[in-house]
Amino acid sequence: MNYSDFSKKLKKNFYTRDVLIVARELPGKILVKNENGKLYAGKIVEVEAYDGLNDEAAHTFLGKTERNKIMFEKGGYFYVYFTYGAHFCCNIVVGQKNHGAAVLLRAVEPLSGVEFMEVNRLRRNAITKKDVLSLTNGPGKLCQAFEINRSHNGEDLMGDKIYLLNAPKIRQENIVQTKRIGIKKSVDLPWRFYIKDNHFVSKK
DNA sequence: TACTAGATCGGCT
DNA sequence: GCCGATCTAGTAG
Repeated sequence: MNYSDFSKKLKKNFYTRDVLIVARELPGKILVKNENGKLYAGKIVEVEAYDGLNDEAAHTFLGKTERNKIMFEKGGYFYVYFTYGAHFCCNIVVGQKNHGAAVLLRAVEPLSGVEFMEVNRLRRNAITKKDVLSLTNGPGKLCQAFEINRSHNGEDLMGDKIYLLNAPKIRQENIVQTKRIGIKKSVDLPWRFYIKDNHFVSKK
């Protein structure tokens, strides 16, 4: 697969739809980052939807701030934030302008640039099967593996540094929908989606 | 395998 | 001043 084939890049109209529609379709798509001569690619296997309108857990629930302002743009941007004094998490901004919604990328399956991911995550080569599985199976982990940090906040996914490639749609019966992980507000919303039986999903 | 606590700092009240 | 869309190491079983 050619991860620089821009003809397969997801277009603006993929991102500007309702957050739950986009979140359900994101698993299976390919996340690509190409910067400083390093190409990273991974299949998205787990995501969570955050919608500022009715979702207390969303960063945009209380309105626009310096940190979350990119989430109020029209869909198709990258939103990266820093949390717990240690980790970055990355999101795909979706929906219409001023809505304030995004989809958190929680896990990917490594496809290209694995040798860089091993160094970024483990400071050495992956030895065991468990080493490989722990490279990108969590939101903080995948950002560390892909070298994603605050400098990538606001990146335009229509550009050539960070973008998503289309891939065959996952059959609906192979998408699992559950409650979200690691939050204390709006805990009952079933807005987490992952690929059934994929080994790189963060939990269950 | 399962649970717990500590790290660590920026965003927001 | 509080706390988080997390991760890891440690302990107990």
